[in-house]
Amino acid sequence: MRRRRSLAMNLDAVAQKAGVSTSTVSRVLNNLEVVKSSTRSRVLKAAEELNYHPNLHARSLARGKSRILGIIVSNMENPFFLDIYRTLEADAHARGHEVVVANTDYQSAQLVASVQLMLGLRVAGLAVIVSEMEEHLIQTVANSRIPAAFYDVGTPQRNITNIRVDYRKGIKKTVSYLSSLGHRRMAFIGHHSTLGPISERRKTFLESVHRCSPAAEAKIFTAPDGLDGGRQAARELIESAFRPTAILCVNDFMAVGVMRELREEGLQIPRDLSVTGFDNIKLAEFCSPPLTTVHIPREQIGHIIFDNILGEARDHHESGREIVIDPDLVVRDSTGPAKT
Amino acid sequence: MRRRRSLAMNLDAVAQKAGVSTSTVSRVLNNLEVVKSSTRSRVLKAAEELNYHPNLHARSLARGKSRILGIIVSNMENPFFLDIYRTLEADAHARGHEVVVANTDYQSAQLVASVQLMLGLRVAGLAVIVSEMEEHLIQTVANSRIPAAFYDVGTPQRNITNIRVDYRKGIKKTVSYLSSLGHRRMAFIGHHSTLGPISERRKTFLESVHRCSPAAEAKIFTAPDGLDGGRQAARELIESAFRPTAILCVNDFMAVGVMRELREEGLQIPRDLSVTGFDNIKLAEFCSPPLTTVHIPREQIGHIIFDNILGEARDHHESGREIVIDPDLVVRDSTGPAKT
DNA sequence: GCAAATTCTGCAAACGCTTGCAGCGCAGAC
DNA sequence: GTCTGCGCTGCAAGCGTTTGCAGAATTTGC
Repeated sequence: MRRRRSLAMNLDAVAQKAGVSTSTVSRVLNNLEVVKSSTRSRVLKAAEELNYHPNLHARSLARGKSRILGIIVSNMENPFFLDIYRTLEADAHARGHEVVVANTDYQSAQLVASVQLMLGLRVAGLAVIVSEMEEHLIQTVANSRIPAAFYDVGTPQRNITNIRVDYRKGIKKTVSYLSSLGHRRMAFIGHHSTLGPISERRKTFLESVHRCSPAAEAKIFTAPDGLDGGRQAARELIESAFRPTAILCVNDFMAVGVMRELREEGLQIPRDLSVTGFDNIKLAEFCSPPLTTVHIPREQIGHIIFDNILGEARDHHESGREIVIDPDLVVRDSTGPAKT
Repeated sequence: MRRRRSLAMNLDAVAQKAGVSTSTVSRVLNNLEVVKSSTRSRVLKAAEELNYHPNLHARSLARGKSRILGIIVSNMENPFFLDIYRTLEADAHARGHEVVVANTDYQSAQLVASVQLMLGLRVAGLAVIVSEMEEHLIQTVANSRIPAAFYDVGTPQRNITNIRVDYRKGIKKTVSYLSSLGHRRMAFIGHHSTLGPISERRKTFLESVHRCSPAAEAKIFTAPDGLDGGRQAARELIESAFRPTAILCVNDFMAVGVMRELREEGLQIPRDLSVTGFDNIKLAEFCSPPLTTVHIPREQIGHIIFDNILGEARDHHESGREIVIDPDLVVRDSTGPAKT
């Protein structure tokens, strides 16, 4: 069957031009040090002149594996993800891997598509950093036998490593710190992910408040993730009857939105109201006032993930394992004594 | 030559299990409506049970083309890029394309690698959003015949569309606005990209200042891109002998860093000092005080790029073209009359 | 100067998929 | 009963690489 000859250059063209076989060209391009150097340079010259770029699809097909690290995140916009992503990318490049990212935008259809894509690409390793994931999908990844790491979702098994942050502790530390400042009415602002870690944070929040001071009041507000969402939640809070002296936000990004709205309302932070975030993104340090938040070591998490799927840790233990991270409270200027 | 049989499922396995040929399986999976429905469901069942995922490398190899949209950006961290990226991604998904992003981190070696990757992947279209690019590399892309769009770099040619923002106008608008507020000593804070658009902004800045008020003083400071860089540049500025009444920043991100440092120094914005940004990222509206900046319509840019490489615009004119965007000044609260 | 050892190079199969073409089975027409 | 037509399915080539193996070219040893 004769198909139209692709315009794109291929090994044959280079081989012909250099007067050698495709195998030789292949060996030159893969730096196999068995080719005579005169041949070698002839081939390189030909490749150069023809503007040849190896077809990576053909290559990974022939090799039977790729050197691609797949990353799935639910919201690239959030610097939290971005930081993990950057570490991962740096590690990957350092070890000669390519990186492919897929963004799910919190939509489960997109998550399915992303997983399909990664499995279809036969990635060498997969990092999944999303806020929720159906058990079924997790199993799909597990069955694929591709070394994977999940952040805050699922449970460890054969090829899957799990990284969890102990939100409970983070929230507890925050609440007890606020408590010690005299706060007795606190609000929690979360976003619309109802499953997984987020809801854990909410639940823990309520428990912690009640434990620290049984008489304290607590209430939860919800809005979409992001700056706008934070603002919107603050709006709702202001319009509600609840008058907290402190607001805990599910992440720093939302906290910035919250502070913006409070400022607009003429409220001073922390004089009138304390605000805390979660994650300790760079911005937390740069906003006004600098945000008290819970530090999550994103670089460390990135390294751990890489090590467990493509790095050295992978070699030591074949079966997946769980790694729990213990976060710390970072006190800055957005929190102060409760207004009496 | 017998190679180790891959663990991964393939068409053959599914075909065997369903008792049909691989061609039939392929047709089912590609939704070619020629397969008898009883066969069809048998195949689907088999694929499901075997947890089969088509090998995308083999697929694009066989098809001779991919449906991948490649995107290269120099700094994912900057919301400016992120916004374009998101629009592009949405458009791509809407038309059934996959997306692959590569991040260059402002490093030219990474840029080369990214271009190699994209060409190797035989992407269907390529969007390049970086702050500088060697002519040689641009030619490589041009020679590849892959429909591409460059943002703010290079010149249009056969398969390449060019999108430019008229920085000159943006800067002029900003400077003349500040001038009208009485500012006569202005500083410009840029980052380390010395070529291309950035340096255009710097040059234009100097020209504009001198045109608006010939007696005015202008000075330029430089630091790495990002929040920290802004802060660092502000630090230098403060320590220098130059005492501007207004600071223009090359982008909003750096402006936020600048404002942070000024605040720390006890300076009030805009009472003591006016600050402007560039891009009008979301954050500009949420920082304190909200930032006066130049709006660049990133969604529009994203759509234009997509249309020109994979969308309808592509069909109309085969040769590349140049599109210039005219930015507008957005006045918020970070600017005010010059301190006398 | 010749055989043996050592480089180097080419052949051809395999990777997993798509797809033009041919062929099978079966319905209806004659 | 034969023929035509049609709906489905299978065959096999081809996409651009990699790579084990064997053979060609070159060097070495004596």
